Amino acid sequence: MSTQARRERERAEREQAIITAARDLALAEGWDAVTTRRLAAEIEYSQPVLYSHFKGKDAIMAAVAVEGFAELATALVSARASAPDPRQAVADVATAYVAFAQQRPAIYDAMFTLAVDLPFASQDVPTDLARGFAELSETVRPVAVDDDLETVTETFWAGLHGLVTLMRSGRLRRADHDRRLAVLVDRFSR
Amino acid sequence: MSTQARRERERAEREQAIITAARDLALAEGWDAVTTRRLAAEIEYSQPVLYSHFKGKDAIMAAVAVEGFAELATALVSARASAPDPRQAVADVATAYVAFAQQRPAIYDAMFTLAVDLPFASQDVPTDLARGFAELSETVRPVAVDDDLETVTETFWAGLHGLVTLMRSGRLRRADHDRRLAVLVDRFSR
DNA sequence: ACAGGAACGCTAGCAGTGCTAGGGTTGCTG
DNA sequence: CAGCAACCCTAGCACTGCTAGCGTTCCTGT
Repeated sequence: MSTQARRERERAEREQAIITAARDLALAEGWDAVTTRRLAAEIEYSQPVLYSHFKGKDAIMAAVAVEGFAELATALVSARASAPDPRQAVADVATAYVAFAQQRPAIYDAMFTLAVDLPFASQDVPTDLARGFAELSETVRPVAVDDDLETVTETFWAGLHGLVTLMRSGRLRRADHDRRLAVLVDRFSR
Repeated sequence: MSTQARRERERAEREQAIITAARDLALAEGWDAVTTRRLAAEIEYSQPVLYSHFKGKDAIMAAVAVEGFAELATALVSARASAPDPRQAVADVATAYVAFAQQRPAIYDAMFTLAVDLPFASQDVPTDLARGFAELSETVRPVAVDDDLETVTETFWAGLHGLVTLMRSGRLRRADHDRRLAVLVDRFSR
């Protein structure tokens, strides 16, 4: 009974170690550097151990993405909470969103670019993703009275996501980043 | 002299065959299905021939992307030209952009999601990419009097790109696609 | 017309990928 | 303490992008 509890705990710790190793490696050297062999070496176990925790490499990336959704949601909540007024909240939340994506590009990729269908198969992703979306929604609510809230939120979100991804692929002039963000915020908070 | 001309022509034809094969295969089965071996089989040559035309698989994808930029630019030009008035032009160009991305998802990926840095190293990509961007710019110009034109264009483009990519990864409700597009157009053509 | 040479495309193979089958070794259980 | 079950590792598969080296073919200059 007690030994079984310890085993389960150790197993959970090892699973977390895998996720953390994948996350750190991806942040440091990009997802291409995250191979199952390197991951196994990092946690000091053999490759097949990974597959006793996750269905495959995609599932590991999905797990990293799940953590990312939670982090993003928290960042958005904090940004809105500390904003002086609803209009400024839109700008602050937008800045927080973009900052998250720029500081953790690999994780943002796992969340939105890669691992397309896996997250939605899982159960807890919708929770944290919904938390983030809800926060965006509440931020936009005061300034989007005429249009449907969910639709406006989705469109605003798409604007942020587009700025982030086009920036990252070098399609936009790096210097004018703040001005573009200001334009987006302005168009959605008039 | 003549035989050399024929050889160069045949070589150019084979190069185009590689690009076309990659494009068709990517459209039909996605980029994962585009392997150098399958590509070689498709053009009825051996693998190493590919490397006498392109530096690697990435370069082949980049070549497909280049064709994509030209197509997209043409589609946008046509959409704007047939619009009755400047305000409707914004909506029509936006629709054309999204339609292009949805009808050729693999090519859109090659243009914007994958092959991050390669296109900009080449010479002719900026040309066709700039054509498309200029068309977007001219479309937005009449309705963006107060803000800096290039900044507004980039931001509008980011909105379109975000809608396309989030849609494709299943993050947005498929049904409300037109409403989101309408919101975006409205916010940028007031 | 013919020998010499160079361009050309093939076969075979390398290092690395994600993933899996099978067997031992370990450590818990009755 | 014997027996069993859980566990994890070694070895290997099929596949990837890419390359070295050879053999053939075809054009060239005499």
